[in-house]
Amino acid sequence: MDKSVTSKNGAERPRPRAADTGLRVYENLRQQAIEYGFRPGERVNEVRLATELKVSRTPVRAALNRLVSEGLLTLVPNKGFYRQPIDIDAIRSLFELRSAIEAMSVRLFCERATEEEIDFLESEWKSFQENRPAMAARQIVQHDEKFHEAIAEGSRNTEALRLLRDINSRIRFLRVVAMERDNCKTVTSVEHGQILAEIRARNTDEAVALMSRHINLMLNDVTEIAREAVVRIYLGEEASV
Amino acid sequence: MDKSVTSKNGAERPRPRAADTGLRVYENLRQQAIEYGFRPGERVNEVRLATELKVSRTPVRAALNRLVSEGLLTLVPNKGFYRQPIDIDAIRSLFELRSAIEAMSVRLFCERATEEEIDFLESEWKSFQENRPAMAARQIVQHDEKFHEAIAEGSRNTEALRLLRDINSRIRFLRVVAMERDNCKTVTSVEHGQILAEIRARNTDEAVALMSRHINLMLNDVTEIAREAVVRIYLGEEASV
DNA sequence: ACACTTTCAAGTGTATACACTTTGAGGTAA
DNA sequence: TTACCTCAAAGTGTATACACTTGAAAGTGT
Repeated sequence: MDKSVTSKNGAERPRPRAADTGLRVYENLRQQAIEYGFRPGERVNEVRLATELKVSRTPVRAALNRLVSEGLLTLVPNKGFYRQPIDIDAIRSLFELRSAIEAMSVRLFCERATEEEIDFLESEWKSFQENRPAMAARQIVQHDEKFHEAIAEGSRNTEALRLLRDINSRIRFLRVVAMERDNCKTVTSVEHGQILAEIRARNTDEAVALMSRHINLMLNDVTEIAREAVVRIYLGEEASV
Repeated sequence: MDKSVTSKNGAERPRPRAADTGLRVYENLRQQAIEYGFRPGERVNEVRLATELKVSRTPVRAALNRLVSEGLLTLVPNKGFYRQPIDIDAIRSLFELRSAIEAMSVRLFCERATEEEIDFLESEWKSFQENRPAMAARQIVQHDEKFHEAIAEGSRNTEALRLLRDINSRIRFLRVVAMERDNCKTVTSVEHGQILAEIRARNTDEAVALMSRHINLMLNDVTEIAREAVVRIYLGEEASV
């Protein structure tokens, strides 16, 4: 049975046998990529990551390969994996895309959602509304994403939900920065309330219009936000060193 | 099984050499996945693929990992990679999603495209129009995708283009089946012509409306098409054996 | 016949070995 | 100096070794 202890000289320790290594590594690296633990344009060092996570390069490379197809990294042959740089054009594209998807989602939500789902959305919004003053930008964004994802879920379009989550993780950092800048903190939940009211009344067109405007607001100063995000990324690194 | 190579002087060298195997394997497997070389729900056998492609399991697994994040495969721990089954709900979702994205694309195209890009679109359409009678369903779909991707490209939204390509590869098989069914062959290019006319006149709203209708047409009988696709997949396998 | 082990081949998941590529430092010559 | 060469360290890409898991067939007892 126990054939692992075939040490010839001295007591050799049997392997720890991690069970869910792959998933753990993937989620860890994904989080690091999203939060710009890898700086934009930077090459990610496989061996360093492997030693940090106490695994071999194999599961690390598996995760990195998946992150390539998720748009977070790129792979340059014989050079390695690179964190996707902050590209204003790509960011603008993502916001436009999100606008189109969420417009569709809220339209389908109006058509397909049950009253219970609307009730749930409203209760979530109320608790958001109450706790908002005490929340950090990071948490507000998190709640904001929840709200929008709940709509996507109620739209009965699984692919839209999947895509929305992917997009959100790619622009999350920027949105936190934007949220910290100015009065977005109050605006967000107010607008959610307005959208909710239109949904409640099943006024599809009005809900769609509000949603589009809600998202397009940020499109205007994407450039400035991106610039501030870059500062934040490198400043954060400086500060922690 | 050739793990060594005889050099000029007759001595055996341990390794042949490295090439661009990674990309080759990835594209090969991606194509197989798209065309249902792996049958829906089937587990893909890594060792079989590796021997077929005359490589080790390493680049095979790298490619399969990427295909997971592209939505073509799923990974079940300790079991392996499985081709995503044909799920009516997912397919309907993809068509809805495509409708939303392309509506956005054509709107932005109307606003942003140069006259030259419209000229190009028109010339492409004309050649499509002329050759259509002699074309197989497969080729028609290919041209159809080109037309839509050209619009996405002219919309200056790189992420929409990327996403559209991903979606297209996931529903291509179904669209070929649908194209073979009935008179879609003529309808497609006619509708493209109408859309083109509105684009030429920069009638944004009309172009968007036509595009939405153009895509939503197929939503009606997705279920029937999917059923026929399944038959085709398994019949094709029988025939080739 | 049936339920329950045992066994083992097939296959996945991770670690490791090793060749190839890139890169940068140091040395040499014009 | 500057351009060029050399070479060694660092790091990627692939192959392979091997432990673990799964699944199913063969065996065992009732």
